[in-house]
Amino acid sequence: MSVKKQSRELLSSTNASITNPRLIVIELLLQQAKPLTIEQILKLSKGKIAQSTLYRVINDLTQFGLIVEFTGPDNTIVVELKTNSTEHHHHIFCEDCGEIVDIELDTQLESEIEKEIRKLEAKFSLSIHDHSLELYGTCASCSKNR
Amino acid sequence: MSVKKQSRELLSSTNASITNPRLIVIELLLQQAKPLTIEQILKLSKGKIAQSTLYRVINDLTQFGLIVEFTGPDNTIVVELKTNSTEHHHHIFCEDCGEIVDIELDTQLESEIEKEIRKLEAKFSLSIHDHSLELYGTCASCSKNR
DNA sequence: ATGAGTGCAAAGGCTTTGCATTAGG
DNA sequence: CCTAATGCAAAGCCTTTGCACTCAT
Repeated sequence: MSVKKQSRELLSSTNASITNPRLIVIELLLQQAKPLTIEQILKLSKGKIAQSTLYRVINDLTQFGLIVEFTGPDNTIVVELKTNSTEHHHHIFCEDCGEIVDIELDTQLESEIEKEIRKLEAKFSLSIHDHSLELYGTCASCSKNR
Repeated sequence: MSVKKQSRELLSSTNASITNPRLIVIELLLQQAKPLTIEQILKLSKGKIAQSTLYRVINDLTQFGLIVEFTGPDNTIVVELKTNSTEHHHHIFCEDCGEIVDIELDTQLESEIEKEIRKLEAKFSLSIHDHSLELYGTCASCSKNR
């Protein structure tokens, strides 16, 4: 299915109005298939979205449950499509080019982490709702270009 | 040993000049024994450090290798003392009160994570220099006060 | 038609910078 | 002493907000 159509469907699945800025953001996330920063989205959308609108769209899409927001290193807002497949978002941040890559952890490790979290909850009587493993390093292409 | 003395020793161990703002920041981190945000440090230092100085001090101490900086949720700069004991900093962020707590992971889990990282490096031919597991939830005291 | 969504420009908050002053070694 | 570090105020970013206009339904 085309990215345009897919984007429209995702947006339709919520009760939100279907507007261009919203479609564009989802399209970009689908096309790029990786988390994007505000800056990247603005660049990629080449003037088709006003900055202020972008911030509002990101807010809206987050509320609609279509994307998730998080903070990258150097305090940048990063957004990515919320896929039902992976509930936890783990990322690799390239320290050279700033690219962010999604990773899926080995299921066994994931459950080890879950187990440890349950232990921590019991030990300190707190409750953990979410977790994220973040890796910092050099991505494949930057490693090559050295 | 007193916090004041300990702070002075830490700073002396680098070749940096020993100034009041620097000492105060280290003292606070020692006293509080947990990561602190800029805001918290400013509050705790009650006007004894100018904001601009604090940013510079944090930068300096990071360069001297005495503290590490990272970004909390809601884009806040957080700093914590760099202890030789734990090379990886894992944290729990309380979604209610904003408190940040340091946690140490089970060594076995830590080595599982390491193993997985080595696998990822091989699989995608990239290199990971650091990692951090971040937990989001409700801290003990906030859980209680509900 | 009418309220939600948008764009522009201005305001806001946090962080950095310039410069004169202070203080550390 | 003499340079590094500090404090203050101004400048710079990124993000949010106000308001008039446009567009989706």
